[in-house]
Amino acid sequence: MRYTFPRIEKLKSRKLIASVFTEGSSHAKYPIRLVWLETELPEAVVLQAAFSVPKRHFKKAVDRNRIKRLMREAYRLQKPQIEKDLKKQYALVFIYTGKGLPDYAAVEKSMKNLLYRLAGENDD
RNA sequence: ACUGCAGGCUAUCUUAUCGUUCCGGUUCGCCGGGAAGGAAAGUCCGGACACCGCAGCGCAGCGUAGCGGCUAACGGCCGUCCGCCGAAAGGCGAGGACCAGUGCAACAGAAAGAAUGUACAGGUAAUGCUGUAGUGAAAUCAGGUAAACUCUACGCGGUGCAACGCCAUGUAUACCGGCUUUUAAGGGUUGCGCGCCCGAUGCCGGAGGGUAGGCGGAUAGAAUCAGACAGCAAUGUCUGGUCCAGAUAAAUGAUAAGAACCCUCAGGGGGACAGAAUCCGGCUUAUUGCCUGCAUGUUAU
Repeated sequence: MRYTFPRIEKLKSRKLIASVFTEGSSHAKYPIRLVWLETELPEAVVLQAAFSVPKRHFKKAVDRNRIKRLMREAYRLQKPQIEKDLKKQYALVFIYTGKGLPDYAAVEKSMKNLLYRLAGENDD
């Protein structure tokens, strides 16, 4: 099993991100909130994901980068576990809602929870 | 050694596993190589580059300010004079002009240039008319003040890479170009004036706005390292070497182990400030560890 996260699996379309927020469903597992939408993606992949850290809570770009990288890493390692069970295409947006800098273990735990809940709801 | 002053360097390293992005190769399995900073920050100055109704003239406005130099340019840097602060090393300075005009001036003083006058002496037809004293930094041919107006010299068009060019999709006439017609209300421009430009309708041609979709711009340069020469220096010239991020919602990472360093209550703990966004030159602010030189006093020898 390959643990990759190439460019085509990144959610980049502004239109899609906007529609995920307006039409999507959401799950929260502190300190991360997942907003997702079943939709058509511009690439032939199962999932496209984006990661966001609000500027309001983290003024320094270094901190925002760090949190995004942790979330991306956790997503990369967990994603193959659920990808094979999904038949349709989904757009995901992960938002960090915590106030302080997390460690990797906390992010991984939260990510795992969110991904399995997503898979459970969409298991055909 | 302590204290102070000035300048400079530095910003942990290695390995393993799993990843991201760019370049080159490829038997399309992969392989090799590059990948944040000294401030990438604040966006405070100065350029390069790009476009805009050529941006022209006058007034106004803004910026700079000893003198000389460096530079693509600067409000930066170097040298130097003067003033102030400091015991010194050294630091700081909106340091051009009040023999152009206008204004302002605490206390003292009759009076600080349009308003008058004390004492003594001299003088006159008469009068502060004259001298001295007195106040003050300055008192009737005055002087001070320009982080007061002002004057002088020099500089300044605007907007910023979400600039700008190309391609795709696609809705509909609000856009552009040319010609025609009318010379005209109105509009545009750097605040104002001049000037300049746009400006009815119809026809022809192109496509405009929006979707921040894709590609270019976009990373080899006022680059960097070494040496020589010129110069007190900033800096410049020449020769040789090097190639050193180019992402686009945004890569440069995650985890683990070890080494060195610092602190230690001997269990262990710690690693600052901070993340490229068109690119350069500065300034300012944040911050780790260290080195060198200098100054004066104290202590030790």
